Amino acid sequence: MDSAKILSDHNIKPSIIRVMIYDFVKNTKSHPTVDEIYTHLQPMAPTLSRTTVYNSVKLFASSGLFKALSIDGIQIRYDADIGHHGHFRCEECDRVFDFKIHEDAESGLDGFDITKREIFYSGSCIECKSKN
Amino acid sequence: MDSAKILSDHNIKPSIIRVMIYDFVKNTKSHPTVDEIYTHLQPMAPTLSRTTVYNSVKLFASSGLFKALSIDGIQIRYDADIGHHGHFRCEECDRVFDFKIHEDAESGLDGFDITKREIFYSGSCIECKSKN
DNA sequence: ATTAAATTTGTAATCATTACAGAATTGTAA
DNA sequence: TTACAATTCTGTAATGATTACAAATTTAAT
Repeated sequence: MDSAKILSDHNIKPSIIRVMIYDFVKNTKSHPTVDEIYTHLQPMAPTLSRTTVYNSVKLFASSGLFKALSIDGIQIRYDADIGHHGHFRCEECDRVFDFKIHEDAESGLDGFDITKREIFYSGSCIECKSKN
Repeated sequence: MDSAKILSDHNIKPSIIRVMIYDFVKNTKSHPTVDEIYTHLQPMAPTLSRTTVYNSVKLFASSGLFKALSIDGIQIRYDADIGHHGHFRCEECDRVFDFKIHEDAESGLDGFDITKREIFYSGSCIECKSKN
């Protein structure tokens, strides 16, 4: 669907920069950080401010368009895939992989209202593991 | 088991302060932050430095005695329970609850070497939910 | 007791993120 | 078009957790 329309549907005015930020995160599988978003878009939008990127991703996250991930515990990453899934970070090649979480994966939260789920594993991916 | 012996068994010299830090985290269910550890121990050890707390918890984590948790994305919390389990943070009362993760909860990581797992949910706990 | 090694401490630096206020842009009505 | 208000964008300064580092202290062994 048209990104501008998606933003509008969430009561966010689809300014050019907002659409650029939304599109980049949506089309980037690595779940970019604010810095990566800024570095990628800055050549196309020379006056872009880091603060604008921070503001936009926060706005998208609070509207449910993005999920905020603290995958490495250093910088927050943003994911336009809202569905329930896990993230695996390879500590050798630094890539991030998505993986599936089964239904009823947990117990002990009966009666709790779960609004946010974050699942983060790390180690060595299959490629890096076979190199060693 | 004796905390000093546990540290020794992991090739960590059991200094008084290290044992105090280890004991406090082990006996505190809330998975304290460095600041909470420091604030709690400082009256008993007036010369304690925050840096020492940082050094010690990092040492314990790298030795496999603690797990580092980025539950709220702001401060790192430390957990002396090494077993695989999840953490739920209630956004109303700010408490952290442990919960069980089933075996084979995920798929898509065949052949990967998983060395660290972090599972973090948030929302409203059963008590806060019933208050509303 | 002396000396070397390890630990502890305190200050200064780092770095991601946020606060904030002014500048620029957009939308609307005459 | 012009004027005006509302929103968005920008840049600098502040915040706050964590780390770097070197000096001070403690520990261990001879």
